[in-house]
Amino acid sequence: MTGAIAETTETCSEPELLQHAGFLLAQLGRAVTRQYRCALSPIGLKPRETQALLRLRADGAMSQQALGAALDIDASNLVALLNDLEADSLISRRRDPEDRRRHVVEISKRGTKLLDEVERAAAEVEDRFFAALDQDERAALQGLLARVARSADVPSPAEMSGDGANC
Amino acid sequence: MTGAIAETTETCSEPELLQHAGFLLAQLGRAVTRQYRCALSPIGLKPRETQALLRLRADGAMSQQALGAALDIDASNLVALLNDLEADSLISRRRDPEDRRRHVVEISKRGTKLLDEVERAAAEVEDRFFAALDQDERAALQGLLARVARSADVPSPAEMSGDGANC
DNA sequence: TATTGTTATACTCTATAACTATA
DNA sequence: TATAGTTATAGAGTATAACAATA
Repeated sequence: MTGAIAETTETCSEPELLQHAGFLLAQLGRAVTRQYRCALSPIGLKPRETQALLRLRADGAMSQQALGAALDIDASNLVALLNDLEADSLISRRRDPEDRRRHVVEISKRGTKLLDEVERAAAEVEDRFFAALDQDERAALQGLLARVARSADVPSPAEMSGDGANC
Repeated sequence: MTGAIAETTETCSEPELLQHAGFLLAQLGRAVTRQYRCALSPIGLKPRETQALLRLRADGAMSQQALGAALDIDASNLVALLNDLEADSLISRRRDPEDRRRHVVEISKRGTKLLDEVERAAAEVEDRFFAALDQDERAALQGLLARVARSADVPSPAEMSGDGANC
C-alpha cells in the first residue's frame, strides 16, 4: 500500500476505485467476451465453443455433465454447442461403455489444430485488453481469478438442493 | 500423458492456473452476474439497472450517452432500461437546456434510498463470491480490474471510426 | 427412483439499422 | 451534415421443464 489506497471504509474509498468489485468483474467479463467474439468470428468459433475446446484439450475427454460443470454452462445448453462442434469435426462424442447414459466428449485432431489459430487470436485480444498491466500484474490477476473460480465452481451443494432461497 | 499434463505452453505454467486470463474473466463475470440477479430480484432490480443507479449516485447527473459509455452499454439498449427505472421513480430524465437533444439523467431520492438495500444484498453476494480472498487480496483484485477498466473503456477512437477491422 | 443427455420454450441481453428532433 | 435519443428487430445467451434411455 504505497500511494494508492489510504482510507479504507467498508467497501470503496477513492472516487476512482469506483464500485463493487463484482460489478467491475461483470462489466469487464462482458467487454472481453465481446472482443473475443470479434476476434474469433473469422475462425468460425464462438467464445463458449472456444472455451469448450480449450477445456477439452487441457483436461482430456470427459462427460458432458463434467464439461458443463467446468464451463459453468447448463447441460441443456451444452447440447447444441457440442452439436455444432461435432458437425465441424472439432470434437467427437461416443457412449461410455461403463455407463451407457454418458457421452464421452473428446477434442479431435482437427479441433486441436484449430486451437493453434485460436491461441494467436486470443493472445492478441488479451494483450490489448490487459495492456494496462505488466507481466507480473497479469499473472497476479490470473492467480486471484483462478482462486476465486476454484472456490466458486463449488456451487454450494446445499443451496442447489432446496434449502430456502433457490435461484 | 499420464495424469498431470506436464507440457507447458506459452502463457500458463501450472496445471492449476488453467487457461487464458480473459476467458477466466468472462466466466467469472457471468457467474457473479447470475448471483447478483438472484440476490437483487427480490428488490426488483436487474444487475444492469443496479449498475446504472450506482454509477449515477457516484458520478452525479449525466447524459444518456455518457452513462451508456460508463456502463459499456449501447445507447439504444439504455433507453428501455431507463424507462423502467423512470417508471419506478428511481431516476429522472430532463432536457438539457444548453443542448435540447440531450437528456440529463439523475438518480432520485427514492433511487438513492433503494441503493442502501442494494448495498447489503450486493455485499452478501460479494462476500460469498470472493470468499477465497482475504481483504488485501480483494483490494488488489479490485485495483487491477479498475486499471484494466480505465484503459479499456477508451475503446480506441481510431478503431471505432472505420479503419479496417470493425467489431 | 435417480441420472445423462435431449428437446422445446421463454426470457434476457446484445447488436444493428432506421427514424426524430435538435444542433 | 452531424449528434442524442428513440424504436424496432434479429441474434446470442440463459434458465426451466419435460422427456427417453439407462442405471
